[in-house]
Amino acid sequence: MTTPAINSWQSVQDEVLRRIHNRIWKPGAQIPNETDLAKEFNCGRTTVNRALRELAESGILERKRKSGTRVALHPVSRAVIAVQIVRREIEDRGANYGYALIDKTVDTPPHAVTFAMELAQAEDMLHVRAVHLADGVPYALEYRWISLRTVPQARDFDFVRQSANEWLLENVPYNRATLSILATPASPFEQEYLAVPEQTSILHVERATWQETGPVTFVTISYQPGHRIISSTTS
Amino acid sequence: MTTPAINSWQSVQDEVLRRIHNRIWKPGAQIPNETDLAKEFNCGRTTVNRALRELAESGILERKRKSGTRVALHPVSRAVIAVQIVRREIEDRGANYGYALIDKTVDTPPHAVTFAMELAQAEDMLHVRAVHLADGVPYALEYRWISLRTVPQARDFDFVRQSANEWLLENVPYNRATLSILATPASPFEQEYLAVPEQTSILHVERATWQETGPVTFVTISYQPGHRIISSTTS
DNA sequence: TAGTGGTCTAGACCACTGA
DNA sequence: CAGTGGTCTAGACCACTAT
Repeated sequence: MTTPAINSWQSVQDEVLRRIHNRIWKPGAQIPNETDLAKEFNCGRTTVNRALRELAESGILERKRKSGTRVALHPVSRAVIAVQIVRREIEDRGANYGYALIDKTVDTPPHAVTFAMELAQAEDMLHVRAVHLADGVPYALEYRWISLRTVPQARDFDFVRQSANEWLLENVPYNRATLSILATPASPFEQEYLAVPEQTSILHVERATWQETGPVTFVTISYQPGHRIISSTTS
Repeated sequence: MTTPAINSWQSVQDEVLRRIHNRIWKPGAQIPNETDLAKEFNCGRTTVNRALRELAESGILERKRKSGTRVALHPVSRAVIAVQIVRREIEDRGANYGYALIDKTVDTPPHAVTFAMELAQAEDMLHVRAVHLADGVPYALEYRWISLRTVPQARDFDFVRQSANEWLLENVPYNRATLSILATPASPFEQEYLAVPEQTSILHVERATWQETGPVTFVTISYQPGHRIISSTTS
């Protein structure tokens, strides 16, 4: 029996996970403190700390000062979704990316958008609608509002060659973001530009971003029917 | 002007983020190496390392040995979704949790399920359907298959008092998991037990888990129309 | 080969919190 | 008050990789 040597934070993590999976340490049970584990594994406490800290961040362990570390009873596992520009998403699938601006206007956003951007009062914003194509076929729709107060320079950009999606990411930093995933029947706009029949079920990703000075943008990306958001789960 | 002192890894991270947001360090540009930053901030290199490592993990920085650290051009932001048992989800909303088993059978799963569980051959599994209620109203449906080869003890559990969702988490560890989010029109099963009309758009979360010895379970949770999955975005 | 990040260590002090 | 995790430091060595 050859046990792999424990000398890196990853091997400590592996050993801890092995003990949890093999129920040597059962859900809800307390595990030894960092100092003792460091002695047992013959490594520094810092190394043990890093291994356990990551497991606590991913919800497998619960840690409290003084009372110690326990195996979580109802682990909240954290699924991680990579949010990137639509062009990359399409290119990562091995398809040719295409983009077409539908329209660009200045208008008053609907109440739901004002609310999502955490504004007390409606104000005129830049409204951009566009379609992203994979191998010439509509892949996703972009329905976007951009705050002209926070991003006045957006008014002069035409969004014909480059999507608002990319232009904003490259040119306008943000501090804080929210993301929300939901399903709705296809709106007339989606029926037309995604070329789908009435009552089709559409997956949406809504995203809003802010700077210190105020809201930057609110966008809904609507995907073709059948689209899946796939996550890599930690540990 | 009182600048907050920089003496913790968090304050280093804040300062780095400030410089990125204020475009002192522009997208694509290289930033000083850890040693220099440690000197500038008058702290240890370990502290700088931790601050930068986390930013790299969240996709804001790109790091390579020898060539150094750059501000990411197209940051892939990582949205984190907390996946927890449905009971907790409902209780966190301040509602009363209710649960009802619909049926429990042994059957051959459809091909899509066999495929999602990465099995070459179909084999009989335990099939459980149940509804989770919030304040007495259907909140989500659970459509689950459990491998009797990997989890033989599931056959004897009745899932009447405790949902398979909770029982599995407390009693059957797993190694690896996948998660997938999609939208479909309501199936007849969903129409009946969620009490929604035909053609309603339903948000699904599909999840499969594995042990060393084989697949554990495959489950689809179907939510009431209007349900949102909300994410906290890192940084 | 040399520069950069990745990690480990021992020791120290602090912050929180249960008894 | 005392036990535990949280963090910082200085120094060291290693791993990767651009040149």
